[in-house]
Amino acid sequence: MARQPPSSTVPRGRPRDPRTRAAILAAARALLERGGLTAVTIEAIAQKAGVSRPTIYRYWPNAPAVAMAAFLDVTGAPDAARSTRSPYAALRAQFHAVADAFAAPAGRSVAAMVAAAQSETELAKAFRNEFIARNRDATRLLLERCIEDGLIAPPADMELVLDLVFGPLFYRLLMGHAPITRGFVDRLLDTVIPASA
Amino acid sequence: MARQPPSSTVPRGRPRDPRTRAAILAAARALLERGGLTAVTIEAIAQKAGVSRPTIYRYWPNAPAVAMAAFLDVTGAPDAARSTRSPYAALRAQFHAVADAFAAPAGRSVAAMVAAAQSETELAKAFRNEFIARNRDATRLLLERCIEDGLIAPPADMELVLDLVFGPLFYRLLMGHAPITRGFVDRLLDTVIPASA
Amino acid sequence: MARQPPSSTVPRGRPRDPRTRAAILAAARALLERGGLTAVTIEAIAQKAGVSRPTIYRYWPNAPAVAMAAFLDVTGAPDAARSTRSPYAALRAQFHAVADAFAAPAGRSVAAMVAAAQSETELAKAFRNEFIARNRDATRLLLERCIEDGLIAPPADMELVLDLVFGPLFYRLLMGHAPITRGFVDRLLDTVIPASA
Amino acid sequence: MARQPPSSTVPRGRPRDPRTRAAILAAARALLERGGLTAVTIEAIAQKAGVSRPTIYRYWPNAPAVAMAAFLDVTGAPDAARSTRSPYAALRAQFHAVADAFAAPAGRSVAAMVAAAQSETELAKAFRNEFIARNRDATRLLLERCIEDGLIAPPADMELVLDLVFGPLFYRLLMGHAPITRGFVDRLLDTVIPASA
DNA sequence: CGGTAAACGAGACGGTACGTCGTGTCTTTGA
DNA sequence: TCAAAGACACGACGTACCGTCTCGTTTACCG
Repeated sequence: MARQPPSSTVPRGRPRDPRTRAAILAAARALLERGGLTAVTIEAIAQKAGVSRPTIYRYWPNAPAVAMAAFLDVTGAPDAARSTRSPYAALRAQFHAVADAFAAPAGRSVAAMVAAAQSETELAKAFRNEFIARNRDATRLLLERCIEDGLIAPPADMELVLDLVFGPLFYRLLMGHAPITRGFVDRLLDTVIPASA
Repeated sequence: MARQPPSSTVPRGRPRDPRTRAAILAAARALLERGGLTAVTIEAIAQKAGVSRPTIYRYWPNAPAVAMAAFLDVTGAPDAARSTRSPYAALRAQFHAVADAFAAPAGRSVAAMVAAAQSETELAKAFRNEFIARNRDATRLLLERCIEDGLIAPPADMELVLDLVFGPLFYRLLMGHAPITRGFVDRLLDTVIPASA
Repeated sequence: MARQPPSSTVPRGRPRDPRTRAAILAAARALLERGGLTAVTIEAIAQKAGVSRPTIYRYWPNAPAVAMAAFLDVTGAPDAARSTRSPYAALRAQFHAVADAFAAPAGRSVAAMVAAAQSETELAKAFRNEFIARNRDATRLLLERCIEDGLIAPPADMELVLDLVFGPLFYRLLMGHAPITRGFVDRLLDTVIPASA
Repeated sequence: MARQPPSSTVPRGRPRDPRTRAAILAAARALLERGGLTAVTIEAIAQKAGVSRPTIYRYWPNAPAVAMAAFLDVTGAPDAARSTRSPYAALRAQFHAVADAFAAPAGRSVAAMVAAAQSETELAKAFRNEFIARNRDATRLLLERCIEDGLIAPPADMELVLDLVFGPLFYRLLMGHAPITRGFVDRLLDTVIPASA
């Protein structure tokens, strides 16, 4: 089991400056937020971060990949367990937070990353695993606690429930046919996950 | 002697050759289906359609706009009223068709257009009005007939119901975390719009 | 002597509006003076003259041709015979006029036409016959009168003399290494065509 | 710690491949000789030189500038001092060479550059300093030697003499109203700079 | 006086070239 | 070995004119 570090683990030559990576991500994030995906060009990132283009390529293969990294860097998973509250209240709070984020200019970035994930499989996988899966996991956890506590009736198909609560949110975010308000989230949850009794 | 300022309805100059427009859209559609949005370049369209680049710009302002036009050109609204069936059966049939379309390579185009609609307001509006709205309208119509016939219980919020059935479909299409099968559509409809009694 | 007009000489159809030709030439001339030869585009002429592009092509084959026509339209031959003066004084006056013209912004047009005449034989011929030849003819005439009156010694090679007076003028106009002043003209004439006795 | 602002003499980054520049100039020269100025397009140069268009723009701002550079690259100044001969013979030889050059297809290029120099000040300056001035300088030098050796009478205005010998040459080159032969050059020199005694 | 023919404006269309931007790779020097 | 700077080929961009064409409309003449 002892992993044999042949020679590759031994850092040779000039070590990478951690500030370089951070500067690139910060620049990419800024460009992503105003300007959307098309504004995230290697050129612009290099300029803004004070870094040469080849350096960026040493870290990521192309511009969307940097954008995705920048996006995932900030967007942490929701911290599911705010212990004091009831799981049902925590669930509501979590979705209120999502609604707020989607309504804010940051929601623009989410949409951009959805778009980016269409073209390249690698990005799609990253987005799915790092962003989508995390959100679903956090919600699934809370739902299971609700069920344990008898706050909601156990659903026939848990994954379908997750699709039913997240689907409409992304649908509105991406189509923009209607706003994403807390009221909307409330009606959505009341319909899909009604409190039992 | 009074020169009549031509009231804009009078076509002046050489009329446009309808084949030109058709050729451009056909080329764009083909490129969109394999290759996705990034493959739809003015250059490639011009080549494929046997048309000069400036001609394309005479019709549309940029590549995504052509792609959107090509997409909307084929994608007609679902023909809601297959008279013989019950509205509820028609509803199911309609969503089965959507599921089939989304699962087919054409679904790729839908995702691409969602992505395209993120960057430009004009495209977003077109996509919303021509594609999203049409689909919702068709479904809304069928739902109202079902209610009239007492096949389903009248929902508190019709728009929310529409979000609940379309949202998960687009969610799966865009995230790709799970396939869009007829079985999925059935479970979805059974949950959101259960047949009354 | 009675020319038989078969049918081609008889003007059929709507006669050309003389204002059209004039408007085109005026526009071309204006564009030529500021902006030089590159500014004389069919597009710009059409715009400025309020005329359609095909109309211009009905009169001339291409833009430089219009420019040349516009140039030659204004630039009449010098009126050699100002009867009252002595031929020698007339000669001087004529070259002073040329110097003035070359020094003025109109000189810019002359240079432009020299440039234009390089590319196309047709233009070169027109320029040579309409502009160069006329100027040489007028000067040759005056020189011959001077010789008749015994004001100057008869030169061995008249054409060389013409090259010697016109050459340096065009040389300075085109190279711009020195200004074209009346003083320069005077020194030039004094050297090449000194008054006899 | 004080970052030294690189004093421009230190070459940073990848150095330019000298073959690139050479290839561009060679291509431009070839295009210039047959086809004239209008044939010297960036597109054509890139094609012929096996170089990308942006690369050309990295060296020169536009097509005429490349043409001028190509022209000046070959056209070295005449080597005035062929020591063995008398300065007067050298003078004659020099102008015979010019006549030959002007009469050859290369003369076409000279005319083209005169034309090109009309539109842009930068080009005019380059042409004047690199080509016109060099030729005048070489001739002026020989003339001064002739005067020193008492071969010709000292002229009142040296610059005028230079205009008188070069002017007619360019005049004939550009107007094409008469050929540029050695005989013409001889008559020209005999008239303007007669051997004294 | 009505038909015919050309003039003319407007604009479509295939081209060619423009000058620019971004990409991804490579080659230097310097840390 | 990393990092910077910049060279370079490539591909696409959106624009400007070109020269030709197809229309509809207008204006003369001629039978």
